[in-house]
Amino acid sequence: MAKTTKVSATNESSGLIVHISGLLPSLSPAEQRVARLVVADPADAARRTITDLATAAETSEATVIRFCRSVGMEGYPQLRIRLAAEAARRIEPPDARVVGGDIPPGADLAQIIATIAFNDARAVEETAEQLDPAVCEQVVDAINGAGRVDIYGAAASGFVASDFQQKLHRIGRTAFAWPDVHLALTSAALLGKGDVAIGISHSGTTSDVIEVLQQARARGATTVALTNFPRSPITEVADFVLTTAARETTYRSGAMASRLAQLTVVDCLFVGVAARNRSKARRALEVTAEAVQTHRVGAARRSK
Amino acid sequence: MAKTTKVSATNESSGLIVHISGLLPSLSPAEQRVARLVVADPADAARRTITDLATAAETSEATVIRFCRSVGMEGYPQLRIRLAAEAARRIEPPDARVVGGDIPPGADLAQIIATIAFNDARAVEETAEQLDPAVCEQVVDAINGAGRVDIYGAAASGFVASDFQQKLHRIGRTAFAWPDVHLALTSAALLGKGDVAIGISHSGTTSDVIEVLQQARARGATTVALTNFPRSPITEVADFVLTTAARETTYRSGAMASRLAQLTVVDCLFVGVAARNRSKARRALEVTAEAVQTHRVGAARRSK
DNA sequence: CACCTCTCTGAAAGTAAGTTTCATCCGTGG
DNA sequence: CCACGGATGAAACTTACTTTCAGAGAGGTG
Repeated sequence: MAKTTKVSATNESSGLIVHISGLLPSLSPAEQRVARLVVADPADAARRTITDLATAAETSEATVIRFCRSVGMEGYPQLRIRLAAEAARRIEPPDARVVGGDIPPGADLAQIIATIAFNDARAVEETAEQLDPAVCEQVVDAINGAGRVDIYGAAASGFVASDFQQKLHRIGRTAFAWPDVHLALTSAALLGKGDVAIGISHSGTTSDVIEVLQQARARGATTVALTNFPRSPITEVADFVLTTAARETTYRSGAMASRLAQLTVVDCLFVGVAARNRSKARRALEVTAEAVQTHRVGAARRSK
Repeated sequence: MAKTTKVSATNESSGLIVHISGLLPSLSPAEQRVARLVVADPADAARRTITDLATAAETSEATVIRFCRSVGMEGYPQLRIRLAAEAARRIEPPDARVVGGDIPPGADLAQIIATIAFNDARAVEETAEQLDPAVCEQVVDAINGAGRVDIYGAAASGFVASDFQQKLHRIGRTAFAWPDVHLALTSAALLGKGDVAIGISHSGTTSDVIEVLQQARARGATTVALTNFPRSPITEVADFVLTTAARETTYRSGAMASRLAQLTVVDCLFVGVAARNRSKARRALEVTAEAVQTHRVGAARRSK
């Protein structure tokens, strides 16, 4: 064979800029001028049109095309998007934030937002990682087979409890959320075998919730604890323990990240239950969605 | 002053894909087809030519251009390189999961957990990315200087409203959450200049919330909307618009990820307000923490 | 119910960007 | 001095992108 195919050793899928600087000496003078511009500021090059870049390199469009081919690209548009992609990757992910750390006194809102979001997202991810699907499965089964589901939580965890209650209700399950200890105790006393009681407490030390869960257990109900601390008192009165993984910042009394982690767990259980009776759940959701339809106004505005 | 400057929280400089999903409902049908393709696989879209993309979306090139303009780009090439850049920055979504997609019928719990956590975490992160600190700042200032803060939300958003109310209350701010329309309207009627009304609605179309916000505005209160859709009706009655960035999965009626995103925004505002009066807020938190201390049992068990 | 208006839409015309072709230039070696 | 061959840009050409315009259809109005 007379033809010689040139094969580049550089992996095409990444490091285009490195590749180009490697090839630089082997390029013709005019192409080198183009290459230098590209290497110097890939993001800027990506923004330019071919004519623009050619002018900047004091050469013609034809040379730019030749340059594209020389570095293994099909054409200029291809080069452009590769450059844009590489330039974007180059920018480093947001600076190191202290995980679970405090928010510094002088922090501006942008920092606050970044810190909170970072910790919130981490809490959600880490919670999911350490959640045991087998335990979830058992909890889902228990809820699925339950005649009634009671959910207890105080303060912030109370909202999570209500959220879960409302979700289960929407797919046609009998569920109650009791933010009040006395009502909760009364309700727990009426639970029996096959029923499920879920206690939510970030610290795992909220005596009201523990007490109620204990009561429910005594009546034969299956008890589930949702807490951030796997060895906290609440776990002693629970058949199943689900843990969140939130590392709180200073204003932790509000237990900000833990709420999100709790909600994530709630969502998982909810979808788990719904998935057990897919069609029935879907129908129930549609019906409830329709029910509020008249309380919605027209769709979003179109742009003018 | 008759002039009301509306400030939206969508930050143009990053998170284009998030931005697009937020605008999705406000786009025309043909543009929506394009948007969906783009959101589903930005990297792939970046590789396509305009004709190609138009064909794939079963529309004309003209519509694609209109779509580019609708989302704030100058033209198609600009969109292309932005998409390429974003796709590159984005960490590979763990392949098995469709971002914002449905949960497959046969999914086991482990998959469900992974999918939910992934989408939840993404919603939080993307929400933070596109939140405009300047708008947050103004909202924080408004809350900080308010005589009273009213927070409105229905159903799931109602829990978020209550959560926010409770948080503000804990740092000594007068805040109310009204899940009931009539009580809410009554309360809104009593608001005045300097007061703040916050309406929370994922879809931005909940007529109850809109109505109440409008009432509050008519009374001279500063109005704030928290929604996922920057062009939804609720934004028309709000002085400040804060947007979340959740792409919901099928069981979206529950608006799972959006709740978390809303809570993240709430947390940011809360910490922002608390930071304004750091020592006072800290003292208030300590006092309230002490108040529930007797309702806590001993610390976590040591390892056995 | 006819009429109007307004938005959405794609066809087609128009413009700009990218690509190919080709003649020229210039250095090199016979 | 004359081939020869690579490098280069002008110009022709093709493809991609953008604008314009008229028709379709939804929704409102007298």
